[in-house]
Amino acid sequence: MSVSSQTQPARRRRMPRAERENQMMAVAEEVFAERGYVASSMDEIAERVGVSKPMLYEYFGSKEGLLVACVRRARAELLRVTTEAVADAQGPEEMLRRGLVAYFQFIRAHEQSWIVVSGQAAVVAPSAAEELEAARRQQTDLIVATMARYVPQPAPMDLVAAAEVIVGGCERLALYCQQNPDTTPEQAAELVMQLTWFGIARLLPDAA
Amino acid sequence: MSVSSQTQPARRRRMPRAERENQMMAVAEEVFAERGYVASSMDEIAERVGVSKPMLYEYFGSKEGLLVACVRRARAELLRVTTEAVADAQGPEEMLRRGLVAYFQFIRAHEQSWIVVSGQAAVVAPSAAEELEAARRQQTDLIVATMARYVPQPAPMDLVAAAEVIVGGCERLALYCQQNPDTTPEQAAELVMQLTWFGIARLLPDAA
DNA sequence: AGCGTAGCTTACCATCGGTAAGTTTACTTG
DNA sequence: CAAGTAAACTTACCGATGGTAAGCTACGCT
Repeated sequence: MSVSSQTQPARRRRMPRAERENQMMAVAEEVFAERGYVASSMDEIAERVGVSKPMLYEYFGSKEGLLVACVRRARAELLRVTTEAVADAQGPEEMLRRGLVAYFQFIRAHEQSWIVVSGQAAVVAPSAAEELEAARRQQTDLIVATMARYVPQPAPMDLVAAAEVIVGGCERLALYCQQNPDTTPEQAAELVMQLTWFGIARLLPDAA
Repeated sequence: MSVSSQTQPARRRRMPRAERENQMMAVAEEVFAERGYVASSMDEIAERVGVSKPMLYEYFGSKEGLLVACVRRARAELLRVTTEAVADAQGPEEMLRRGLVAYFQFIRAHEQSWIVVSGQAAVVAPSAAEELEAARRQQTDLIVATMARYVPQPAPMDLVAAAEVIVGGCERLALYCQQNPDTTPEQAAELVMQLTWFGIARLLPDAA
């Protein structure tokens, strides 16, 4: 339980920094998800990693820094999968739908870590909350940028606001779906489409 | 700076419990909003209230308990204003619109406390997060209950999910509006209506 | 007047975030 | 293959903070 991902056959202590950092983030996500950010202690995380506390501080600077690193890593991954999803689709409707599916799939795949960690992140005053904010902004930006091709420049303010609503709505819906685990990412995406697509389409000169 | 709201003319020390509790919650909201939950110390809150720390523990049990109490109080108020708003309106469309306006007005009126406190609340493991969850559920329930009058019983699952999306979307949009403070609650509500009303109307047999 | 209890305080503990200073292991390089 | 060196790692500690035990004090009541 404590020694999680040993890359080498026998017990190997020393690890290169990058590898150790990844292991630390994995363990941290686990502990944060279990206990919540406040109740998690750096001592416990260190112990589970199988290393002493100052190593965590060497690599992440602070407890908050560790949380921020976790969120940032997940955020990069989220941006990657959603961007890829909208890339190979033609027409705004299909783009939005695919992006939504990718989003809900991502959440589903990381639910033990992402939702909890992201929820927790709202706590720590500046940096972690900022990081989460950045995650949401990156999603709204993606939506706006995607739609921008089909909309008169500059994008109307309403489109930006609509993107905000969609991102927030998805975040909430994902949480809801967690309690009804038999709903598929496709169903969730379809539901958001049914609810909002007409409202969005009226912002575009003509839908494809 | 330390002695904030003295209810009686001269310096009065002793206060009845209910009054003291309210004062404590007010101060706590202030401090949480300023420093963030983690960085706020019970010592500082106690000092600002002008009372000693064990009083806080006497009345709220723990730091988390204090936060929960703050959220719960705001939550009750939010339920009150939104319920009242939808009460005197006829037809589902007007109900939803009025409810939305009331919501955005509430957020606007409490932005220094509610958004911050609610954001912070996600941190503490069980109870505070639960409380926030309850706040959202109470809003979705209100929407569903309001719409239920116009919809075949039992309310379709889609309606519940749609309510989730709306609540989440509003939460996010409120945050966005905070950065563009010239947007009115009415505008925000209208935007949500424009985006989602058509999608909702199709769930109702026929709109009024 | 006096007495019970709600309101309140002082003084303390344990835990946890964070750090200084030193030790060990692995990799390079002559 | 020694030997140097830098990165990986540890022990031992500090101060602040959440939380508590035990006792004091003023208000209301008979």
